[in-house]
Amino acid sequence: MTAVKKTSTIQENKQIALEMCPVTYVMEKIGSYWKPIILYHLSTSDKRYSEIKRAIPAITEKVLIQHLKQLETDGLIIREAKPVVPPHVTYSLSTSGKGLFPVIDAMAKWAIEAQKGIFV
Amino acid sequence: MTAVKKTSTIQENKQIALEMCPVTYVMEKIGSYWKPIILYHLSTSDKRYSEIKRAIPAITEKVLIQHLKQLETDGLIIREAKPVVPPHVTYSLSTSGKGLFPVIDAMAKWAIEAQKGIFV
DNA sequence: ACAAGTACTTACCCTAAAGTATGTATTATG
DNA sequence: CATAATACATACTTTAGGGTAAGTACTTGT
Repeated sequence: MTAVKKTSTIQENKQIALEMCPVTYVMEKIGSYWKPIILYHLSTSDKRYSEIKRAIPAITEKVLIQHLKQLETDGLIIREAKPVVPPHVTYSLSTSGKGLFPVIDAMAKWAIEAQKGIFV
Repeated sequence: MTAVKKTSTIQENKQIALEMCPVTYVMEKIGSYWKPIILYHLSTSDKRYSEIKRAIPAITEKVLIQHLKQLETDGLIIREAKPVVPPHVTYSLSTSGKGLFPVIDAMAKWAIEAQKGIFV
């Protein structure tokens, strides 16, 4: 284990937070604006790179691929590339990623209810 | 369907995304690293400002209060201040905030399972 | 008189994330 | 020979969020 630098108080505290609060762990994995949105689109069906792009017009290609790589690294999604030209790459949820179904579902339900004004 | 303008900006595209993807709506409300963590701590019990602070040592006061204000503005939490000295301020989930229980719960469950290595 | 306690506020700085724009590989097709 | 199609890569700039540190208000306790 690498020694923690004196100056990294916040990192130390984050470690403590991780042990104390499960949600912190989730945030380390999908705690960004785009990741849950990407996961949502993959939760409805496996998709090619270009399909995700079309599904989320507001995201730039740089950011999209960046997040896809991170999600893959974190074991939440699986990338499958067919060695053809033009390239054919499909992304899908891994077992772990599928474990997030309840989270995504709950989000979607809340959003629909909130937009209907149910909580007013 | 509205035609997409060539010049369409990211804000416009975000608007479209909002209509197409419920999760986008959720992200507009709680799409940051800290907000779900704050909501988690409020979901276990109403808390004073200082209690939240202690529960999340990694967050700075500036950022904490910033997010609390935003969450209040967005109608997810309720701030109640007793006019005493020293101040006594309590934060709690609103009806809308409580509607996020399933999301928070699902996150916590996933985190626990993921940390146990269930998804490997 | 001074510190302690609570819940902030404010000014300044810094970095990580995001945006812009352009380039790359490969091959079938006109 | 040029173009189209797909899935990226990369260099550069900008911005928003977050971090640091210090200050404020008001009263009780020593």
